[in-house]
Amino acid sequence: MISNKCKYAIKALTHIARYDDGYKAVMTADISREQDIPRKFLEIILRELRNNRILESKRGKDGGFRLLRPAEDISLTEIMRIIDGPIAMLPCVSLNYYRSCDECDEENCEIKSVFEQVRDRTLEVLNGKTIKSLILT
Amino acid sequence: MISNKCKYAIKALTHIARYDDGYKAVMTADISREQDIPRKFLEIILRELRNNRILESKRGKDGGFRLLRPAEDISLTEIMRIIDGPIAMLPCVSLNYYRSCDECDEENCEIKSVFEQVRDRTLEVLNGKTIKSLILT
DNA sequence: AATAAATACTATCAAATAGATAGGATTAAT
DNA sequence: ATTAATCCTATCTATTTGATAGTATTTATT
Repeated sequence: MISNKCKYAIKALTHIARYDDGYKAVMTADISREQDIPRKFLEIILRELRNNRILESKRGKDGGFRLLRPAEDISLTEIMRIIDGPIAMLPCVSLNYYRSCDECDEENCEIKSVFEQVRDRTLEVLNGKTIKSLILT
Repeated sequence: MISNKCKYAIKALTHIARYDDGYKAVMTADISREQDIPRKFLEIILRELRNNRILESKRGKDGGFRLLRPAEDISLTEIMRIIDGPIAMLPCVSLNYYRSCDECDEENCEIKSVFEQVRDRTLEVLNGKTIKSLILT
């Protein structure tokens, strides 16, 4: 399962991508109201996306958030990794968050290859999806 | 990510499948030692698998656990659902643990179809895997 | 009948994570 | 100055994860 936080992040980004006219920034309060996401929680999420160079923010009156890159250059996997961490089902098959398993001999692990296959099939779907492709659906 | 508990469950089952000679039951202590799984935690897992009709147990001296069905009839998805619950990444696309999302209009959800695809690709891999197929790898 | 050795059961616990909320500091447009 | 936005720090509660302890019960063997 992805976390609520991650789902909120994706929905916030699609909202921003849709409403960003290249001029006015999109405000937290608007996203919160229209996507039904708790406001203070959303603030944290948007700041985290800004810290990871997905968004840029403008403070003060008429402030808000804008995509730092075109929506077609922001992949779902990137967002999911920022918010939730690894996508793989086992730490030892994660491409971006690899950790070895304490108790198993990785060379002879029986379950590793299964979860490598799951990872590859999952990424085949997710790698192709961007914020842009989501809002066209 | 699957939980450690689930990884332990799968490893315990492959261990039992390999050592079960149809006569003597396999003891918790042996599995614990050879698979390096904390013993008391393993007890809980094995009991849970027994309660879900994956294993049968024998108490007392010379007791232990045996597969209740042939290893080729126990799928990975069944074990994962028993121990960790849903396999899908969103509650609203789960086949066995469906729950609607509070905050979204499911008809018009932008992200649902992506995670349906992920679910389908994942199940394509996992549905084919059984305890039997794991120990032959 | 006693003993040894196994699972069954109940209770508990510590750490991490999820999912937020509160309140004030800072910034910027008017 | 005022208003309205993000930024930041701290805090909180509930749940889940990953276990451990101790006792009860069952069964094979002697």
